[in-house]
Amino acid sequence: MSAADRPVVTRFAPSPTGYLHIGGARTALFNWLYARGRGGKFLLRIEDTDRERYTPEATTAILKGLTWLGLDWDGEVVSQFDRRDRHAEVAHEMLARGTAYKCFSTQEEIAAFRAEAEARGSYALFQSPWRDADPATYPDAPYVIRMRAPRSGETVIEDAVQGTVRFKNDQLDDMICLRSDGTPTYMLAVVVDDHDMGVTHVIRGDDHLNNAARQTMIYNAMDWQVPVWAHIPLIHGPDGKKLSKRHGATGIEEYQAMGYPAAGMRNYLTRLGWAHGDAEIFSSEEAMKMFDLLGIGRAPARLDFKKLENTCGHHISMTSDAALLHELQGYLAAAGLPALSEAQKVLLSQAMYCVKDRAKTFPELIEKAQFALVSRPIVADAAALKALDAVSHGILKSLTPRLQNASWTKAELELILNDVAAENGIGFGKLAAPLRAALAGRTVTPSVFDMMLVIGREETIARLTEAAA
RNA sequence: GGCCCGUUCGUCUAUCGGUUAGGACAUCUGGUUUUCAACCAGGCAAGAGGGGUUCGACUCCCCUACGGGCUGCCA
Repeated sequence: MSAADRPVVTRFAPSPTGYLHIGGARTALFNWLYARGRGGKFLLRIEDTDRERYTPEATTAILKGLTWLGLDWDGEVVSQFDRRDRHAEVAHEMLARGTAYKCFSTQEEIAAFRAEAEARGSYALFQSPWRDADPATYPDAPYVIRMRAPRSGETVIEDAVQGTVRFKNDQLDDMICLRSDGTPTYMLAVVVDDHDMGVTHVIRGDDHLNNAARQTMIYNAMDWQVPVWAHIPLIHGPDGKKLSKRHGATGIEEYQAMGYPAAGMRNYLTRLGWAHGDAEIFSSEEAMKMFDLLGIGRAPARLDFKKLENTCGHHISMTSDAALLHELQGYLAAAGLPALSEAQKVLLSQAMYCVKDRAKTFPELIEKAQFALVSRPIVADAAALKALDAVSHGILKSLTPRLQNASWTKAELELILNDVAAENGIGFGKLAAPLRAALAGRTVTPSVFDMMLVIGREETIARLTEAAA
């Protein structure tokens, strides 16, 4: 049974660098989608073998990022560092099998070898003199365990995204599996962990494509089943260059702080470098059904904030009012903004229906809902001030008594306002401007009827009266 | 230097030898409207370059250019 036929197990294996990179987030998303869409498992492993760089906070940041994105993993988070004994055990088993050997060459010797090769203008791979040495000649000195890699023939990778990729074995050296201090190298640790965790599909950045060949050698050395490889292209910045700090937001938490909804983020990231016909806007459930490895593109994709915003706009209008209110509070916290008061929560949920169709991000949503959140006195901006001239003062004054006894429905309000406009010989548009100014202190707002409905009769009359004074 | 990967509208992409090269975002024009957003109609816009193979190439092969990755006792 090949790896492709086993129940799907995918994994995301970031190294803890301090935050969840947007590219890593997409890799995690692809793994999650693939597993979830097939009733499989999605595992999480932290590649924390480099103790010099490791901090617990870095792991926390990754978990937080994944959680925010809604990517839930199965089982406990695996620490690669915690499994170092097992890695060493496998290295020694390779030794016993003869697929690895002890190498006593010092780092100085290796450096000298490279320097010499470079001086000759060549770039020869290091060839350990200990590969075929007689154990009787072993010195009493520290050693590393190296893979006894085949020197002829080729190693073939069947990649679900990149196709068949062939590597000449003489291009691959005897990689170190266990360091002289007994700790595993990345190359060994990944293979051992993926095997032990039962990973069937390795979906990761294509910066690992070359590594797949070396890792295949380790699988073979242990007679383990090679997983299905899927090396996906990295994400680039808007200028086509590798995404880096200078492009702005690289960490997923920055996107949360900018107010993008997680569902929109998932949708956008899924479509970035993957396609399924003309499907553009979809839920994660739909994405799980559609997602496959064949739809992944082979070229690096660029981040496009306009499209991100557009996608997020669709999702905000698709989300329920309650869910939006909840997620919006998470945004406020992430952005370091003051939390909503209980009264504001009520007002916001009442206003939600008329603002969510016109917002692409949470800050925009709040901005559009300002009319409901502010309290009197309403401060008018320059444009609003202009709309509130002497003539409109009079109209506003004549309007308030008629609102006093009106039934507070859109239909009746519409009737009254159109009436008033007609009486004053102006179009409704001309009346709407000062109404907006009085009600919201600005001229760009949701519909005047919606605003009146949301804030209620008393508040409406109070604001109109205040503005006309 | 060696090895490996990539290259369709400005951007994300569809096409899996035969299409007026399709969709989405962006942009432009018009319409609708109560401002904005939304919405509707329409426009602009693409196969890196050069060789092959083929009756026929965006699609298959080779070369070049450009971009990226690996080449660590980093991951």
